[in-house]
Amino acid sequence: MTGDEDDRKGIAAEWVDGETKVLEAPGDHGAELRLWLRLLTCTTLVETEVRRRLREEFDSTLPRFDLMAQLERARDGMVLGEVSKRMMVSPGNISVLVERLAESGHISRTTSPTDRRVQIIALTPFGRAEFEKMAAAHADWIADLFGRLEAADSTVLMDELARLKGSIVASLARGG
Amino acid sequence: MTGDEDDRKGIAAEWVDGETKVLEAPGDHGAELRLWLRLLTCTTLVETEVRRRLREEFDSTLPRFDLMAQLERARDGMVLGEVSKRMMVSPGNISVLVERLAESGHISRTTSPTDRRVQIIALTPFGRAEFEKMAAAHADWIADLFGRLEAADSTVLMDELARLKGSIVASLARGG
DNA sequence: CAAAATAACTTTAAGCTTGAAGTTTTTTGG
DNA sequence: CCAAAAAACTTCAAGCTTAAAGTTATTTTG
Repeated sequence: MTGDEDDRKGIAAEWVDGETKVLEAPGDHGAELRLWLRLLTCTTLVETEVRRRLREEFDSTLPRFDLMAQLERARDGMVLGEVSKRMMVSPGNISVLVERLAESGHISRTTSPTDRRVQIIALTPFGRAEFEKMAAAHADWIADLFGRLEAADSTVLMDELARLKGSIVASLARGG
Repeated sequence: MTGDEDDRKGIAAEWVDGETKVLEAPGDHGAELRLWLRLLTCTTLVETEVRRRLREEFDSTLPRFDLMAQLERARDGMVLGEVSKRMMVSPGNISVLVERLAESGHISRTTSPTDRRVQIIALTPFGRAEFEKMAAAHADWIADLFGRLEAADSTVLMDELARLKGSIVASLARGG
């Protein structure tokens, strides 16, 4: 390992520069591909580490943590569909996660009295306590991983990522 | 939707600022958490779109595309373990993907004549043709999604992400 | 009001992913 | 050379994820 290549997730570093450029794609998309690659590499490195620590230190998973994080703010609970939208995952997925988290006692689940189709889920006191431990550790992990970045770089990154998000969202809105 | 919140994957936007700050975490890690959130949002938006299009337009998946991309450069094929390392996924995972891609005729698989433990995999002509179609489309999708970003922003992002990667790798090296 | 449409899940089939355990083959040490 | 260790997968159990189909409840329409 040279330790410096963004060589993963489909687009090998050489590939974007290489002679294998495909006929139907006349434009030079190398810059965008390299940027995407680098973004993906950073995210994957962090995400893999977070998953590993959640498993090793809390015997938990990222989806469970994410779901509990959504509920953390909502003292009165949240409707399942709302959780699904906020987490940007399918309702069926939430259904399964909720089932397991209810089984382990981390969350409670009630049918809405006004609309019997609606499920309201909320953290139990136990679930809240567990989440708070995980959240504190999680914040430390992230601070550690990002800690060698100067404050100025961090600010610039926030700004540039906001612009990137703007580009992505605009493209999705137009193309979708 | 206000269309501007990074409200997903565990750390709701308000949470990082909120009064629920946990006792054991005295440091203010809000900036790092927000940055991580924003990074994750951008990556997820792009990745979800790429997966969707691979499925709809090519009846394929991102892992398959990624594996074929690794093989694309290697005319003489690659050892399974090498593919596993480059893709940063477990050997067991590659084993399954290879099984399916071989079944569908996209790749070939041979036992090394010098070491019978070693499996050598390579794109078939059919697999190569399919990959080239997908790769061209993929490059267009990314160019589209990133296309509203000014060249200057793109340059800055590349640079800042390199620094971020440096921070992450350093932290992993120290902590791991 | 009854039929049709809509909503909010739940279930299912299929695929991805991992860590751990198991198998076969090669290399090492004595 | 032979037993032990290491390598390179493969298999397995468990969990995540989605699209599509199915269920039940509510709202709209004619």
